[in-house]
Amino acid sequence: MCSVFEMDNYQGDLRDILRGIDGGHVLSPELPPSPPRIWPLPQPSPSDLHHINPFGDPFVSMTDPLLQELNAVTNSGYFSTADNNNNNCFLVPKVLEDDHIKSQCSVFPRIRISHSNIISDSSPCNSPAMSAHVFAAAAAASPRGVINVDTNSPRNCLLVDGNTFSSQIQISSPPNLGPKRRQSQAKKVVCIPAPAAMNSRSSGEVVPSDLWAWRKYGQKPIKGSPFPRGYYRCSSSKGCSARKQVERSRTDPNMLVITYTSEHNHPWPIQRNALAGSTRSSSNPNSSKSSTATAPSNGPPNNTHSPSPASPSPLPASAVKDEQREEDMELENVENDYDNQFAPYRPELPDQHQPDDFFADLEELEEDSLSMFLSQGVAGYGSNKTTASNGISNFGGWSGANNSNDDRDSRSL
DNA sequence: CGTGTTTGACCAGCGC
DNA sequence: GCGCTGGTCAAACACG
Repeated sequence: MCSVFEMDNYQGDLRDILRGIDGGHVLSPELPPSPPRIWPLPQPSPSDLHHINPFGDPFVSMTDPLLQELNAVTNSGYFSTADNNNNNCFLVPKVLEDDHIKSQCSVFPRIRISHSNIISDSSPCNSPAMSAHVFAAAAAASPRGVINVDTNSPRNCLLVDGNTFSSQIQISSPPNLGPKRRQSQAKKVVCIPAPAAMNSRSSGEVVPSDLWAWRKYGQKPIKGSPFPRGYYRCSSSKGCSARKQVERSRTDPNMLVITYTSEHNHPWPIQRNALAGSTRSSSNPNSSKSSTATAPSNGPPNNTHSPSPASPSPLPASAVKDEQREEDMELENVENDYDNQFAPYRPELPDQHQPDDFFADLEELEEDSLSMFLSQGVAGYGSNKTTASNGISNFGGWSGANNSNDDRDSRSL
């Protein structure tokens, strides 16, 4: 069985995506090779850059960092990326038919987890590596792709090919976000389990990090939904028009619906800027402001990651370490863990050439994401997770407004 | 000082 | 035209 993140692009064509993929790498289309990537990842040859990523996402345009990450992970033993032929796992963007998101997952119910044990083996691909994080990132990266987690595969790897896999988790672009406004814009909707529990921070809402730096510029209560919607703008680059909206699924509060709009007009954030934010997120639980933000994406400049509380990572990797814990984890516990374990956390992945931040994220992703969403979405999970060492995964800054906090929701924004 | 969050106000699209 | 709703702006504030 597999879980799949599917992302449709109502606007796009599957081919576009596929074209960009070469041998397991997502090639970047039109994005100019521009700013050299900092991380020592393989760079796409000029010839590879033919296709454009609707969102201008570096993920796609360049060798997708995400993919790279995955690869890295693979290399590190978490899971492999490759093409179908080899039975290896790899990410490949896929375009799906339009789903009526609304009909499926409360708001945009796109995540479906059919099996309880997505990750059960100890095989490298298992999961701790995959995380919602990753998915989110992937989604962010490739607007039109589908990310599949193939639990069927020998290794329960993350796949990107949609064919045979039953979709478990889907990331898609809403055919129509609503009759109103900005429909014309390309949007990508990602549904992921919301680690609400994990982030019990003031606001309680968690926002998965997708490696980009986001700045929250607004929040509004949405009619029909008890949960407010947060509006974020890419802060990695001043001119970047990329935006995303984060809200909880009306029907399933455990699901987080993230809608990406516009594209990044810049390469991956080399350095997570957001210094301020990152810091802010600081672990100061008390800080009145929940820096919810997606800070996750921007981690603190400080090295590897500091999961800034501000961007309260939904869950410290360490927290996740223990499967058991994961299951049992209660909000409070989580917080405690978070606070306690966070600091100590260090990435264990080989950092050789990898940019610190990048890997930091990666690690975080690996460890948390999956486990997290598995724990929530998947029933059987937990059985085997290799313990992820201690990674903390910040889902990104989960910001937020949590259900309760919505007092302000009533307010205008 | 730079960056992020909060939040009231404003604007625009849609239905009546 | 009016009201509702969603999306954005921008001032105030917080943090390192």
